[in-house]
Parts: sequence; C-alpha cells; structure tokens
Amino acid sequence: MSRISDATITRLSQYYRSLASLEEGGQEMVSSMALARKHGVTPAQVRKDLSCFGQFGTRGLGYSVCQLKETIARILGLHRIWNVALVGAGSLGSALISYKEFKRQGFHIVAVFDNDLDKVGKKRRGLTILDIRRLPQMVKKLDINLAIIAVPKDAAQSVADLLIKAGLKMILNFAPISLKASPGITIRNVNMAIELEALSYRLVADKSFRPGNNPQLTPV
Amino acid sequence: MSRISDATITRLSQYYRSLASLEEGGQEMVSSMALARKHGVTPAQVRKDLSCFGQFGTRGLGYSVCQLKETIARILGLHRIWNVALVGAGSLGSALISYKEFKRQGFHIVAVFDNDLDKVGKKRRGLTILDIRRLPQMVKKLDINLAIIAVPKDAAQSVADLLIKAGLKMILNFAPISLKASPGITIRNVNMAIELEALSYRLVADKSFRPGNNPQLTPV
DNA sequence: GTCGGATTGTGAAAGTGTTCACAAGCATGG
DNA sequence: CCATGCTTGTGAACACTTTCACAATCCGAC
Ligand SMILES: NC(=O)c1ccc[n+]([C@@H]2O[C@H](COP(=O)([O-])OP(=O)(O)OC[C@H]3O[C@@H](n4cnc5c(N)ncnc54)[C@H](O)[C@@H]3O)[C@@H](O)[C@H]2O)c1
Ligand SMILES: NC(=O)c1ccc[n+]([C@@H]2O[C@H](COP(=O)([O-])OP(=O)(O)OC[C@H]3O[C@@H](n4cnc5c(N)ncnc54)[C@H](O)[C@@H]3O)[C@@H](O)[C@H]2O)c1
Repeated sequence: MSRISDATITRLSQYYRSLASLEEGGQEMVSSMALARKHGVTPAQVRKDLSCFGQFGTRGLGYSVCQLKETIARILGLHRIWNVALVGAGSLGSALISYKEFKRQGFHIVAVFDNDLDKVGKKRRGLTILDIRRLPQMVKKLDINLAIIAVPKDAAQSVADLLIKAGLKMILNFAPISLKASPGITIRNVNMAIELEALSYRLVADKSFRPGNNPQLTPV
Repeated sequence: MSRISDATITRLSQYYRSLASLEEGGQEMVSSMALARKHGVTPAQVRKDLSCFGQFGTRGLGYSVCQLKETIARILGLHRIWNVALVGAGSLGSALISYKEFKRQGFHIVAVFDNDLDKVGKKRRGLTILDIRRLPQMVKKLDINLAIIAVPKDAAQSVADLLIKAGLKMILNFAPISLKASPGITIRNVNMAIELEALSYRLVADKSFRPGNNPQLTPV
C-alpha cells in the first residue's frame, strides 16, 4: 500500500475530535455520512480515509464511536504520551505552555529552553526555563520525542540544527521561515501570517481582481 | 481561467518572503530555479504559480526581484493595510497582539474584544480591551476587514456568528473546532494540535506501523 | 546585426487525490 | 430463516496538481 497522504492524516485528526465529542454525548454508532457532514467532506472521503488502515465499520450500521476513536488514536499515536521540548520562552512560547489541548492529546511539554540568561531559571506555569546549552543532555534525560520552535526567525535554523544534533527527528516550527528537512527529519512549518494572506487574497480577489483580466497587475 | 488553488496562494506567500529578503540583500534578478530551490519545489512549479496571474519574467534573465515582490504583494493584497479585530484576550490572543509579522505585512490589529468584564478596560500592548457587545459598532467605526478568533472552543461558533452578523466575511479561527462557512464567508481554521498529531503519526508509522500490515490495529 | 547561452511560459503527460457507483454484508423484523 | 433496508469497502472514473519538455524570446558579446 502506498504512503498515506497528509490530507488524510489531517482529516483523521478532525474526525477524532468529532468522535470524542460524540462519545461524550453518549452516541454509540456513527455513519460515514454523519461524520462527513460535520466536516464538510463526502461520505466516500471518510470511508476512503479509514480504509487506508483497515476495516473498522459494520455494513448497515456504521462505525462504533468508541472503537473508531480508539483506532484513530492508535493510528495517530494519541494512545501514548509524547514528551515535547519547547525552545523559546517568549510570548508565543508562553501561550503554548498553557495550551491545554496539547496535554489532553498526550503532548506533554516537559522542558522549555531559552538562550536569554535573564529568563533562564525563571518559571513559566511551573516549568523552569532551561539554558539552551543543556538541551542535548535533557533530551536524553527526559526522553524527549518532539520539539517546538518558537524563537525569532533568524535563530530558527540554528535551533533546528541543534535539535537535530541532539537526536530529535520531528520538529514543529512557528518561526515564519521555511526550515528545510534533511532526509529522515520531518519539520512542519506553521505560518500564521500566510493564513491571513490567504484571506486577504480572497478579499482582493472577490472585489476587484479577476485572474487574466486585471490591467493594473502588469509590472510597472 | 479557473480558480486559483490554495496551494498556489500559500506558495506565493512563501516566495514573497524570499523576495523580500533577496531585495534586502540587494539582488536585482532571480530565476525560477533559484526561487524554487529555496522552497523545495521545482522551477516549473514556480513558473506555473506565477503564470496564473500574468507574465512577469524576462526570458534568459529571470524575474526582477523588486517588481515580482510588488506584483505578489498586489495579488495577495499586501500593498494595503487591513484592519483586523481580535476576539479573545487570553494567552494566545495576547501573543498575537505582540506578533510583529502581522503588522509588517499590513495586518493591523486595531481592536481587541473579550466578554470577561474583569479584562474589559485593561490594556494589552497599548490596545484597550473592549466589551464584545461593542463589536458591531466598532467594526463600522474602525472599518474592520478581518477577524481573528482566539476564544475557547465552546464559544467559537457563537463568536463567529456575531462577527458575520457584524458584516465580516473573512475569519481566522484558532479554536480547535472546524467552524463552518456559509456561502460568501471564508473561515480558515488553524489547529496546532493537528500539526503535532501529523508528527506523532509519522513517529509511530516510522517505527512500528506499516499500513495494511499491523495486526494490533484491528478493533478490539 | 546576428549568434550563443540562458530562462521563461505553456501545452501535454504523469501523478495524486476525490468522488462515484455498486456489490458485499450485516442487523433487524416478521 | 429469509427478505428488507441500510451502510460499508473499493475499483473505476473523474478532477485537480505537479512535472516534463520544448518552442519562444531576450540579453549581451562580438
Ligand atoms: N507572538 C506570536 O503570536 C507569534 C505568532 C506566530 C508566530 N510567531 C513566531 O514565533 C517566534 C517567537 O515569537 P514570540 O512572539 O514569542 O517572540 P519573543 O521575542 O517574545 O520570544 C522569542 C524567545 O526566543 C528566545 N531565543 C532567541 N534566540 C534563541 C536561541 N538561539 N535559542 C533559544 N532561545 C532563543 C528569546 O530569548 C525569546 O525568549 C517568532 O519566530 C515569531 O515570528 C509568533
Ligand atoms: N494558548 C495557546 O497557545 C493556544 C494555541 C492554539 C490554539 N489555542 C486556542 O485558542 C483559543 C484561546 O486560547 P487561550 O489559551 O488564549 O485561552 P484563554 O482562556 O487564555 O483565553 C480565552 C479568552 O477568550 C475570552 N472569551 C471567552 N468567551 C468569549 C466570548 N464569548 N466572547 C469574547 N471573549 C470570550 C475569555 O475571557 C479569555 O480572555 C482556544 O480555543 C484555544 O484552544 C490556544
């Protein structure tokens, strides 16, 4: 079987959230149709996504909410706890530390690093900020699996190098720069400014701009 | 010409960043090849992306860094200032207020709203937190174009409804729930937990799990 | 003026992801 | 125990995206 697409994994994450709330509501079964409607996709899409990993439904009835939720949890690795290192104890970093959704999904931020010696030793939500130079040592000691980068963009690449040298293979980067992943290393870049730009593109496009029909777009 | 894909818009945003830094470095021209290498895509991809909007290059030479940057700015709507409302002055909201990249791209957060009366009237980075009930009035007064939702997930849908009722058409949502967009309204959902889940999926998949070859994945 | 080297712009081909459509299969009720 | 109604699982069709490949064309050197 071929590699699973990123889009499928993203949708599984979304289904997982719906299943959790259906379970809370006490619902036992759910059909691909019901799940699809909640996420604006087709029922066939839901079934295809799941069929990549096996057969989990019962024809005529649908899927067991609880079983499907557990299954997706295992697929996504949510059935266990991941130890996460956060680098950069600035405003975004501090917000992320207090983000409860991470912990709820099994992502525990177990260490925060910074290179600002004024911050090192201070606390953020019960976590002592550590000197970035202790990173290699702590990755081993705390059995860290994942890292989050929340440092200014000029420091991001060097922090990524450091993390990779310390043995980490999975990095979530919030600095607005596309970090490159060497083979075997996975880096996901989250860029919030780009999200806003997609909106402003639409705002412009809807109003005045039609592709191929826009004289003032020609280079000056 | 057909509708431009989201992927293309995202890449334009990324090219834009490279162009800005090339311009700072004083470079005059850039080839599709050079731009492609910076972003891990093919040169053909770069050219196709640009060709959706017109012809901006010179054969044999490449693209003028400065002109191409301005052109993309116009396509994405970065040549002007957008007034942004932020709803939710919690930890994420406060981080977003101090996020300089937004302002640099022309996204000015001009108002912050909250429903917690203890917070209303207090300041965040020079912005006074306003009572959410004043939102409709302020959208008009401040000519607000875009909104960012940074409230807990249970409040997100009702805040979205409120924003739409106040006349806003573009919303960036950070609550971990997929808000649905009625026709004419665009909502982009940013879900950071999903980003981590994509990483943990890979971590699990790389180690032990191969699709279609995983006995313990069968429902219990 | 024209030749050579370089790079664009773009149809066509290849590759991916999504939707369709229906046989297969299960639970329930008579 | 079989007919009925519903929903899954999946190959095939379709749609969209990316890559290929090359003619078009521009600059600068001679
Ligand atoms: N603030 C936001 O809302 C927001 C939103 C999206 C993305 N971002 C991005 O996230 C990153 C952090 O943003 P922020 O607003 O928290 O910035 P910040 O300046 O508040 O914090 C950055 C922190 O990183 C530390 N740091 C700098 N270099 C370091 C290094 N080499 N090693 C370890 N630590 C180092 C600094 O000491 C500081 O504590 C930036 O790249 C920013 O563009 C921020
Ligand atoms: N903290 C993070 O790093 C982080 C990261 C990603 C996503 N998020 C999401 O962003 C949202 C906000 O997170 P947070 O950590 O800032 O939470 P928070 O509790 O610190 O802040 C939420 C704010 O929203 C306000 N609020 C609640 N209901 C409201 C309403 N109906 N109208 C106006 N304001 C209202 C609250 O008074 C509070 O000030 C949540 O949905 C969270 O899941 C947070």
